[in-house]
Amino acid sequence: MTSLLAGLNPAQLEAVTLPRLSVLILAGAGSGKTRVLTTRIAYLIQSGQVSPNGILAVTFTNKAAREMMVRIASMLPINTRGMWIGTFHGLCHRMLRAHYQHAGLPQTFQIFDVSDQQAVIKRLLKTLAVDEKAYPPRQVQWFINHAKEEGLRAARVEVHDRFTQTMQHVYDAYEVLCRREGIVDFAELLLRCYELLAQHETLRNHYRERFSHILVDEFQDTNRLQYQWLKLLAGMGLPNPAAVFAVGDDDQSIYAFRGARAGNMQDFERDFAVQKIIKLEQNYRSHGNILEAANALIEHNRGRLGKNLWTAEGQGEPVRVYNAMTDFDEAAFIVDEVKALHAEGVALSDMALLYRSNAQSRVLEHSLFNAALSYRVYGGMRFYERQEIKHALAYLRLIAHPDDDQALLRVINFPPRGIGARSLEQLQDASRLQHTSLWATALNKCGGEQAAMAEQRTLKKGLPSFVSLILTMQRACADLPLPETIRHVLAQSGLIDHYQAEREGADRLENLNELINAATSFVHEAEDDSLMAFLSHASLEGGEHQADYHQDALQLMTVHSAKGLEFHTVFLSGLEEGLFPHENSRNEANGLEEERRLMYVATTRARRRLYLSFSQSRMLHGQTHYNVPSRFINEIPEHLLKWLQPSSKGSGGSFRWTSPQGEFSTANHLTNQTTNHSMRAGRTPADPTAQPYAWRIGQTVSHEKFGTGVIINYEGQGVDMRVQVQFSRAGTKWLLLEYAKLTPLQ
DNA sequence: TGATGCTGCTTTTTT
DNA sequence: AGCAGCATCA
Repeated sequence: MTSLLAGLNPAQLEAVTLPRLSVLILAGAGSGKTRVLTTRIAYLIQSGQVSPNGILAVTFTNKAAREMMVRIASMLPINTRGMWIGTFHGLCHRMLRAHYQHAGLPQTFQIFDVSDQQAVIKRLLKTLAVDEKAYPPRQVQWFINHAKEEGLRAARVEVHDRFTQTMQHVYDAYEVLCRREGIVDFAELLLRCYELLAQHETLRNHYRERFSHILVDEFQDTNRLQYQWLKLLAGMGLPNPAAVFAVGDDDQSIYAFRGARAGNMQDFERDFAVQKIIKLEQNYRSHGNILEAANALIEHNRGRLGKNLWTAEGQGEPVRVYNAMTDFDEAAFIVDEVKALHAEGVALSDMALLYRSNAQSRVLEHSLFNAALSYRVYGGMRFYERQEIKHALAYLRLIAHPDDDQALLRVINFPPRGIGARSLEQLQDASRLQHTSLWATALNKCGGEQAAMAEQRTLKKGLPSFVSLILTMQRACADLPLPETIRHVLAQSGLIDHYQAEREGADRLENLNELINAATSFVHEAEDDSLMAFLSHASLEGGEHQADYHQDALQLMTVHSAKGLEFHTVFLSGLEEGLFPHENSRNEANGLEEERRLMYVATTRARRRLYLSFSQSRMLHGQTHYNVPSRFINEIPEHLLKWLQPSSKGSGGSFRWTSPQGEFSTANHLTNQTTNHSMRAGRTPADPTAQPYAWRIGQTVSHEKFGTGVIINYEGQGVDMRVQVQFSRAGTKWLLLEYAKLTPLQ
């Protein structure tokens, strides 16, 4: 026991050893959150308060769940495999499989990922003759998922107008279709499980009694439905509720856009009669200056639960700020610094380039490539999302559950076997009339004679050959182990032949091989090694983003995907108004605060060194934008920053300016600025709407005599300040701001 | 059925 | 600018 608790700080120790009550743990970035969570579980088990069966721990990502299992296994001599540790979706899935009858699902129900769902919706819109222009599939998908996350079935959706009426109609039809085809989408996993517990008292009581301790990671990311699910499972308000150990950080809530409600933390406090809130504020990750910067920044947000990170270590280095001329220039700067740090011994993989939006990676990648620095970009296509894998899985799905129309449509003519649009349409019409699945219809159509002929290879093409193919596969694979099944399917379906014939099919073939490997390790690791289980696994776990992560490579990713990670050095690029905070966040409720939390997350990723950079101009959507530095830079106290001057060496010819100012004003104009931060060195005003007085590079202006133009440079201070303006008609002029009577436009 | 060209979109993302 | 998805043509 002592060894388990050794090395915990007082707050951590208190959290780990709390009595059996619901508590809220406010765990700051880098405060040892996962350690507390796992040690708590180990402590509860080791002290005999609960058996491993009595614990349910829920996370958001498979990665987090896996890490939790590994760490618990390292602390206790128990097998964590059977424990209820998993993602919301994974645990719900487990319950639904166990009680599929009560949940009203076929035993072979399939899980659809986002792209499957999208395809189903498109198909549906076509059958319902709904205009895809007026009702974009994406939006329909959002509507349905959003409704489900609010716990609303189609019948209970509020209808205000024609639009919502159609949406509701589509949602309703979607539900019918899913029921008929035995499809469960991600949101459905949660909603169906919630309903299962809500409607079956015996089951509910069973789980209530079983799980005396429920632990929730990243509580600030829970949505309404997840919160309700937890309440139900914990038996809140009943005589003997489970103790819920909720760990979260309201300052790191960055997923409101997808339904996360940080407000669940406050609700939790009230609903679960929380008597104890423990704050984990000691940070074991970053040096002082970085933490101070993060603290100062997040203080600009309102309604926080309140938390201040501190470290027992030193102040460390100042936060470096770089003002680039162009996005190109910014990338060049980062490359130089990365090279220097790498030469000093910092591993490339211990450095990260973070950005707000994926589009920004292009320029960075370009420069890194030219500099021959190896890098890895996170995000993008995942393993089980690749088309060749999806095709293979569709065949496997048909073996397990042939009534899966979506799977059938995907591969009925892939590889091409002469089933064109017309025969497909015939099939679909027939299936609609008979109210049966496409497979049943097809089977009906080519029963007996034709299929027999096809099986004897008399028919090499057309529907009968497809039907016989699937039938043969089903028979052949009945007794094969999973990897062999896949090998068989890949060969018999013609996928291998098809990609072999394709000029650039080598990668795809490799991935298909990888699928067999994945199945092999799945069979070794999973309790249930059936085909069904493997298909669920593939849906619930998208697989790695990219392979070869052993290589020492620089890490490129969005700030969102950096959450939970840490690096020796972090480069945060594109710190410009409109980009970070993002333009679109202006129209969103509390959008700016979420952006600030995002910035907070980014800042707290760095252990030793943090770079913030912004650029005067940037290519975006094919157009050059002139942006003002992000207000977030201003929100960090000056004494923590070190402004780096652009060097004049290198990149010959490109002109750079010597002042670290992104925006400039004449002295008397500066007095209009409101916050003290914006006064210093004439940097960005905190409020960019104070435009009339705050000139900037890229500003469109109008002049009495010369017409309209754009400010492209400036020099001097106060009354001597001159700006260079490029007029559309009159050419380029230097003008004294004091006398020129320029009017800002836009 | 495949190749080619056009249109439209473009914050963030896990399951 | 760059890309994906779609429609049209050979």
